[in-house]
Amino acid sequence: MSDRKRLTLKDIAKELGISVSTASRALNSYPGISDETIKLVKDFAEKHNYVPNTMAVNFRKNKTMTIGMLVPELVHYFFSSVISGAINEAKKHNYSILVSQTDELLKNEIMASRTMLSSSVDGLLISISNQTDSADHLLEFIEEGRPVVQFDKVSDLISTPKVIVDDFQGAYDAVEHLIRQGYKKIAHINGLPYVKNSSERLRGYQEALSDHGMQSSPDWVVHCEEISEQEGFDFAKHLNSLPNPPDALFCITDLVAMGAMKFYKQSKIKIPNQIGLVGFSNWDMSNFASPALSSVDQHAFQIGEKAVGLLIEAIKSNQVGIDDVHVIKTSLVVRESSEKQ
Amino acid sequence: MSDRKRLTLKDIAKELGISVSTASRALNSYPGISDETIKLVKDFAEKHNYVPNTMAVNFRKNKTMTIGMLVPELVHYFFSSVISGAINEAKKHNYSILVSQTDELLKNEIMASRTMLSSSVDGLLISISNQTDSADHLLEFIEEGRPVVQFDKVSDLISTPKVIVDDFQGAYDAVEHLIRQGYKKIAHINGLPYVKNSSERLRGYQEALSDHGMQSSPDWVVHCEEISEQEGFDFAKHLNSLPNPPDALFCITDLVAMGAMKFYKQSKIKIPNQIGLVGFSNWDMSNFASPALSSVDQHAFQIGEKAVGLLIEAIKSNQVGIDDVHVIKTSLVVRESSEKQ
DNA sequence: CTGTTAGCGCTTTCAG
DNA sequence: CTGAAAGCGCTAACAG
Repeated sequence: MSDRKRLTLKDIAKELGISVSTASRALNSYPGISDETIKLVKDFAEKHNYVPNTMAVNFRKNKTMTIGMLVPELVHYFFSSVISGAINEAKKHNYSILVSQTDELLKNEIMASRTMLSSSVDGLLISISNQTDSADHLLEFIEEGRPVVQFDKVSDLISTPKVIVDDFQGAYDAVEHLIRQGYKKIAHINGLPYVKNSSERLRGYQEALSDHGMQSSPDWVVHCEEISEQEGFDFAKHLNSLPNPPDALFCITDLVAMGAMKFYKQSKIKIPNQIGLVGFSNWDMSNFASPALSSVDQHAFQIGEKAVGLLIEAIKSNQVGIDDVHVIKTSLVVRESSEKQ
Repeated sequence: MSDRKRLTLKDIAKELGISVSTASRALNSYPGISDETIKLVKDFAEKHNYVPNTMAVNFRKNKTMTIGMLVPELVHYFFSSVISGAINEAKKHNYSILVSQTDELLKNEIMASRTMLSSSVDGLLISISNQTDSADHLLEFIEEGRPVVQFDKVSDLISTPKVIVDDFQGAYDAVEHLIRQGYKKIAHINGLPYVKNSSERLRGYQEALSDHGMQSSPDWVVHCEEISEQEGFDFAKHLNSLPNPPDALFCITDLVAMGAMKFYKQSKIKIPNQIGLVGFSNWDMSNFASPALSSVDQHAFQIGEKAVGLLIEAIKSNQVGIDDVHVIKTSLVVRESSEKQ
C-alpha cells in the first residue's frame, strides 16, 4: 500500500540547487559549511519532514546502533529487570536493544547469537545458559570486532568485560544476619556445585559460619539440580528429618525458599521462630509471601545499566576482548521470615 | 580491533570466475541456475565461511526482518510473558524483536515509536500506555506502509489488527465461580472506569451477578486509580467496614487481590471461608500466596504469539490498516482463596 | 542458464 | 566553503 516515496538527500539537493554532499554535510553540521547553507538545508529538511534512511546510513557506516541481548529466560523477575535497566541505559545513548532467549539451551544460544551476529548488532550482551561449556559462538563476535559483555552467568572461556553479582558477599551477609538473629544451626540449600553462582554462595555461607566460630554439618548442605520450588520443599523436608535438624535455612534462590516455606507451613513449624529463612534474588513475590521472605537483592536493573554502559564504551572505543570484572554489591532485604520475635 | 575483512559476493565471484549476480542467485537458490554452479558456489561459501552482509541486504530490500515491540512496563509478569511468546513466534519466521518500554508515559511512547520507525523496523507491536489519547505516532507507521498490531491495551483511534484479552468473559467466569461456591455478597475492586479493560471486567462482574439473579450494591464496586497493592489493602478495609460487608471480592488484578489478602489476613478474617478472593492476570506469585490466589489467566504467551503472527502476515502481504479484533479467551485458575471448605 | 549493468541513499575522499 | 564522483554489498531488470 501507500509507501509515499520518502524524501532523499538527492531530492533536497536538487530542490535547493546544491550538491548531495553539501546537503549531507549541512544536515550533519560539518565544520566548513557556511551557516547560511546549514540553515537553508536544515530548514528545508525540517519543513519537508526529511528523515534519513537508516538502512542506508547503517550500510554506509557499518553500524546499526543496535545491541543484541541474550538471556536464558525472559519471563523471570531477575532477567526482565536486567533487560529493563539495559533498555533504559541504551536509550540514553541512542541504542536500541534486540532481545532473545535461549531457554537454557546451548543449541538455542548458538543459534540466537548467530542470528544477532548476522542481523548486525553492534555488540552483544549475554548471560549464558546453564549448558554453555564453550564460547566459540561468542568468539565469532570478537573476531568480527564486535564487543561482547557478559553478565550474571558468565563464561571464563572468553575474555570480555563481565558484570556479576557478588554472590559470595550476598551469601555471607545473609548467613551473618541469621547468626546475629541467634540461629545456631544454619543449613544451606545450594545449587549445582560447578555452577559459579552456586559455589560462590556456598563459599559465602561457609565463610560466614567459620568467621563466627560456627560449624556447618556436611548434612546441612544439599544441592538442587533444577533450582525448583519442589526441590526446596523436598530438601526442607529432608533436612527437617535429620536427627539434628537445622533451625535456619539459607536458600540459593527465593523460589527454593518458597518451596521450603511451603513445607514448614504445612508442617506447622513456625517461621521465623522455629526456623529462619532467607532466599536470594529478592523476587517481587517475596514481599507477598507470608511470612514475607528475607532475601538478597541483586540490583538487577543496575546490572543491566552497567552492562550496557560497558558495551557502548567498548563499541565506541572499538575495544574488544578486554577482560575486566565488575562486581555489583548485593543488599540484604530483611523481612519477617528471618526476624525472630 | 581485528575486523579481518569479510568475504563478499564479489570475492566469491572473482575467485570462482563467475559473475556477482550468478553467485548471488546460486546462494539464494534461484530457479534457473544449474545445480552445478549452485553446488560450486555454496560449497565455496560454506568452506570460506561466507556470511552475507545483512546491512547491505536490508538496504537493498528495504526490509530489516526486525519487529519493534513497545510495552508500558517490561518488568511485569504479563508483559514479559507476551514478549516471550512474541520472540519465540518471531524466531520461527526469522524475525528479530526490538524491545522498548514507555513507563506508561505517552511522551516516551511517542519517542520510542519514532526511534523504532527510524531504526526501520518492518512493523510494530504495541500495547499503549494509560496516558495514550492520540494515535498520531502510530499513524506514522501506517503512512509509511509499515503495519502495526496492537495488543492488550489498544487504541480505537487507529485501524490495526488487535489482540485482546476477553476481559468480559474472564470477569464473568470469575464471578460465576464465586457464586457457585456459595458466596452471596460479591464485591468488585475495579480500575478506572474509562479504561477499557476495567469497564469490561466490571461489565462481566455485573452480568454474571444479574444472570444469577443477584444484586450488586453500588457500595460494593470501588475504583482503583493506580491498581496498586496499597489500594487493594485500603479498599478491602473500606469494604469490610461497610454496614453490610461483602463475603467475596473479585479484584481487577492479582496485585490488588494480594493487597486485599494482606488486609484480611491481618484482620484474621479467614480466606476463603469468611471471604472469597479472585484476582485477574494469574501472576506467578499467585501460586505462592497463602492461601494460593484464584485468578483469571490471560494466556499472555499466546497473545504474543498471535500478535506476531498477525504482524508478520501483514508485513508479508503488505497490508496496513486492516482492523480486525482477535479475542483471546481467558481461563479461570481456581486455587485455595475461593474454594470454600 | 549466465553475465552486464544500474542503482538503492548515504558518506567521504579528492578537487577545486 | 562547495561540488563531483566513487563506492559500501547486494539484488534485479535486461540481454544474451
